[in-house]
Amino acid sequence: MSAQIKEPFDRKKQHGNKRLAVIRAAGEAFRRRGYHNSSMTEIAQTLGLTKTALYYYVKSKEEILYECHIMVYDAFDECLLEHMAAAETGLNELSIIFSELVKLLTRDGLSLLTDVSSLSGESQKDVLSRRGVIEARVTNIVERGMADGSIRKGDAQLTVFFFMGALNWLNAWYAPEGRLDGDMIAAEFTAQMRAGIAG
Amino acid sequence: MSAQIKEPFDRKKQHGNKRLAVIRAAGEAFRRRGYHNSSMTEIAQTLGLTKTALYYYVKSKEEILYECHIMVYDAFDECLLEHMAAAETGLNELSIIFSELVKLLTRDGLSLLTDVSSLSGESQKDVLSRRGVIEARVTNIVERGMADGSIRKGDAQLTVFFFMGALNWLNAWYAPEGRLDGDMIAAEFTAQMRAGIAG
DNA sequence: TATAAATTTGACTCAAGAGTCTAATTTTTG
DNA sequence: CAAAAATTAGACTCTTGAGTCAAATTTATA
Repeated sequence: MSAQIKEPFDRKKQHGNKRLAVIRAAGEAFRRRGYHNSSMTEIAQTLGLTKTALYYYVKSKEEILYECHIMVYDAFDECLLEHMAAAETGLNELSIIFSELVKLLTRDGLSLLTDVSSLSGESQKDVLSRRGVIEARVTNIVERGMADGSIRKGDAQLTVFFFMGALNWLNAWYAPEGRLDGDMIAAEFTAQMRAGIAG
Repeated sequence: MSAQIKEPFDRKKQHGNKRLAVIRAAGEAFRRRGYHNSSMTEIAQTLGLTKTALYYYVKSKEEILYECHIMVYDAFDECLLEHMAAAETGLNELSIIFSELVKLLTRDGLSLLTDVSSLSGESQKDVLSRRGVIEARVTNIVERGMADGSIRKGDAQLTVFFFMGALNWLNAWYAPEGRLDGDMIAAEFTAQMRAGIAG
């Protein structure tokens, strides 16, 4: 009887999990070789599947790209919500958040993709708007820091662009098996970001 | 008689100029919509030409992408050569160079593309090696700065990755007609970079 | 003006890859 | 076990866009 409820739930859950695995694998491929240099067939093979199987989990290749973007921004949002207003000064708040974001991006294959142009219409608008909202929130923190004196005065947006570049550039060089591990990168990056803007 | 020498020279020169215009226009398209979202036909139309005309100037689309990359790195090299060892401390030298690089990237449509994966074999190796050499040179300057005490000690490569991100991210947001002009960006970015690493 | 070189065009070929169809197989549930 | 749902596979279609070709036109040179 509990089965009547649990079973279909488990099915959906499994389906969801597999779908997630597909998106993850695709995201990793996109990050390494780029969206257009990764074919659905190749992505499927990575997972030991055939192309058609992929289409059982996703509607289109573009949907995968969309989900990849959204997934990261969801994680970003969560991170912001969790760590916002946890510190006294704007500078401290920003430091915590920045550090967490670096850790996020060096963990479990979440990566900030840059190919937004390959999304069409609504999706593209969506993603850009999500990015915009996040940037705006971060910019607010910076402005708060400028107000409370913890951050040197200047163009807040420009300040944000600078260190957001560091996050986005991570994709280009970071290798999970490389010399530098996530925590170390987070620590050094945060120190550099902090010193760069401290008031 | 002087014509016998000048004429063919002028022809080649004109051909070269047009070729350059093609690469510039394509580079701009690549920067805005990405390599794979820019068709040769569209690029040609931008210049008021037809596709075949393009192939009179370049061998292939990939060659254009290659040239775009090389062109920027040539400019980078020139910038490095011109401004290296012009300052006493590593920090000062780096500041000058960084500022010049920002100005370079906000000038005449030179932009740092990220799509290296769409280059095949040799070209890709070439471009990555060029990038590597430049990064290595910058890293050397940072190490010199760490040695002379002008730059805070730490992992030099990581330090470089951080602010190189700012340069690469420029493409994503910089708009020539926007609120922020090149000189202003260069000034603020350099200040932020400098404060971030000063010893 | 005549010949050769430079430059352009529109119509074509061709390959890659996204997405679909049909049918087979496996798993779940009553 | 039987019926329904979930999942997979291989062969197919169709579009997009890179690159080519043969011929036309323009420009330079003798």
